[in-house]
Amino acid sequence: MGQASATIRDVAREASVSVASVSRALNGHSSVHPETRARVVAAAEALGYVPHAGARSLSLARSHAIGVILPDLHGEFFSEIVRGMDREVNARGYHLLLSNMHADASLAAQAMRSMRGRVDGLIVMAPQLDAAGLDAALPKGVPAVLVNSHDGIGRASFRIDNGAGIIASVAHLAALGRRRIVHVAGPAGNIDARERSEAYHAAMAAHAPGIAPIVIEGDFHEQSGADAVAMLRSMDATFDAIVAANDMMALGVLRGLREAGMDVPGTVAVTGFDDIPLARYLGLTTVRVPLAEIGARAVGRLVDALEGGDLSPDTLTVATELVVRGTTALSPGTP
Amino acid sequence: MGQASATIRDVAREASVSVASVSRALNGHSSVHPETRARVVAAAEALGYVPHAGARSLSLARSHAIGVILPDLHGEFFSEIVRGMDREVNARGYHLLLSNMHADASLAAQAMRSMRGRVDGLIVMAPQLDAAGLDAALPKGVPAVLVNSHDGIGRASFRIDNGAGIIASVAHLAALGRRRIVHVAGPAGNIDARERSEAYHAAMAAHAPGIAPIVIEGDFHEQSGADAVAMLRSMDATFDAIVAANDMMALGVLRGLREAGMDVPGTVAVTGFDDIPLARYLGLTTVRVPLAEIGARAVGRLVDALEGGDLSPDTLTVATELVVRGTTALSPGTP
DNA sequence: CCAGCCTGTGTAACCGGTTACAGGAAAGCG
DNA sequence: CGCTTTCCTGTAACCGGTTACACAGGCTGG
Repeated sequence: MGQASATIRDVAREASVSVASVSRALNGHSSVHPETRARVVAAAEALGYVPHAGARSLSLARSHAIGVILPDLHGEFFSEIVRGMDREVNARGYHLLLSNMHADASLAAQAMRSMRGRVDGLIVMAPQLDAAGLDAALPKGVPAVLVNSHDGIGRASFRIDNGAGIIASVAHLAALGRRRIVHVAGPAGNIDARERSEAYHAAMAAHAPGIAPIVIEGDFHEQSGADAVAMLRSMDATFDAIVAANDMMALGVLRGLREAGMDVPGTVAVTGFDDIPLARYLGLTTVRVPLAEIGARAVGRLVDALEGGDLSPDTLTVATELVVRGTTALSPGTP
Repeated sequence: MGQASATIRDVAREASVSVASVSRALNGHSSVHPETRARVVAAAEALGYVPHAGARSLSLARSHAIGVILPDLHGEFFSEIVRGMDREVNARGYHLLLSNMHADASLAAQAMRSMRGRVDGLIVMAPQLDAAGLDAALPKGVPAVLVNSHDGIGRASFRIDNGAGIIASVAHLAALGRRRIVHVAGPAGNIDARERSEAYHAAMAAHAPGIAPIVIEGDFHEQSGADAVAMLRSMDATFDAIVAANDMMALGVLRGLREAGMDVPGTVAVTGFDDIPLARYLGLTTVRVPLAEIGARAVGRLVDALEGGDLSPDTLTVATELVVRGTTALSPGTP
């Protein structure tokens, strides 16, 4: 029925004790007479009493919830990270409050503010915000762990080793004899995109000296990968490899190449970044990022800080690993 | 620094008014003198005041959060549903509190109880719980919408039209001339799995009379699809089509067939269920379920109930659609 | 026999908001 | 000018828990 749930006072009345005793009994305090505890437990059981988490957290100043701010739930990149968080949060007895924040910086600030008093800490993924915007948006009192965001603002954070991943990709392609390597970059302003792009230039200088780097800007979504191929063809560019800044765009690139009748990896080799689950199925050579693990570690670090120690403002860099699959196979046609 | 956030009383002091006026001014009540409102807003701004959502929801008895209970965040099935929810929840000004509940029924009840006082309503996906277990686990006072769960316990719910989907798949295969159709089922106890399995039997009776149906039980994960193929081979079964109860298992089936050197769709045609994003990339014929839309509609219905009307205990059935792709192509080799 | 301690319990303040109700000041009206 | 009405504001109770502090009663020890 629509009857209101029992409160602690109802239980107290039913058990003929004070609310203090009910609270102590149910929270396992030691200074409660066994007989009293039994009466309280029986009364709570009889009334189907469940403590009101909101009231509890107001009084304790702990909600046992952590907020997750992320730009997009689309695609496997963030899903995987959230999955890792969920796993860890479950193990630690916390809850996850999701909030996805669309690109705009003031909306981002808005999203974070709306979490005050709802969560004990924040995990923020905001690759599209610059350092100043991020700093302004973060509420002052709340512990936060940044993931994939501009750091250097004195906050705990995790960063992917973007440079090493791209450099490994380019080196791998160079080892296969490819030199005319194109980069399909992520959106300007995105920190990961920028680092990957810079690494591409550095790697080209090292492995393909004398060859002009070509960068086409995409937006991390699949379609922009296909668009990039179309653009390359309309430019009459010659290329024998494409390094995409993430897997989704690499998939678009593959589609674009297939539609253009260009053989992969025979004519053009392709690499991605992230190693989302899809990549394995499609045989895409890519840079593995332990996404779920990053999520779990971010939660772990935050919860540790909430429970005991303090949050050191270090940036932890997460190693990546090149995973070679069919799209850069040595002999063409080997999928 | 670590200084505590400003409370409404701090703002009141700063603006030299009472807390009541601060509350009224900030919440857009009309009966506040413009001059007072300005002073309050200025003070709030100066102190960086952000209302404490927990306190607010305690007093209003509304948290503007809705809890989502789901069995697993792994795979694209639930990710897609959550994505749809997130979209809708954002539009409606609510938050999403995730909680994934592992198979056990008492843990499920535990998970739901822990949400009392934290959320205004619940969306529950519990295909593995039977009606009694579900009814016992659901807290009494909280409005809830069931998705993909046993219904018939007088709760608002959404169900996928499993029967129609499987029947369409079998009919499609029969139209291609396949008769020896095997079903790789989901885990026993799962309501979707059972309905799909029953529909398979009915469809076989209709489209392949005289042919003994073969069912291999899987667990909805990829590996069990591959295992099913191995089992079929060890049984020396003859078959020319496999209807998997979901896409992940269909992917496993494809892998198993490839490893066994059996041509798809030449020798064996394969269908899945759900149309997760992966299916499109791999050319898997499958039954499309509008996952994101289901999530969004579940949220919509719940929020409508929370804000105004009541929650009618109807079960809404969501239509599916057969999507034909390469794994059941007419001529073999056409991917 | 009484001071002092220990155990178990109750009273009431508090967490940070919202809001019913009361009341003061200014304005309208006869 | 006195009275009602209107507008604005403040006081305090409340949401449902937790817990500092007070205290009653039974023991122990001198």
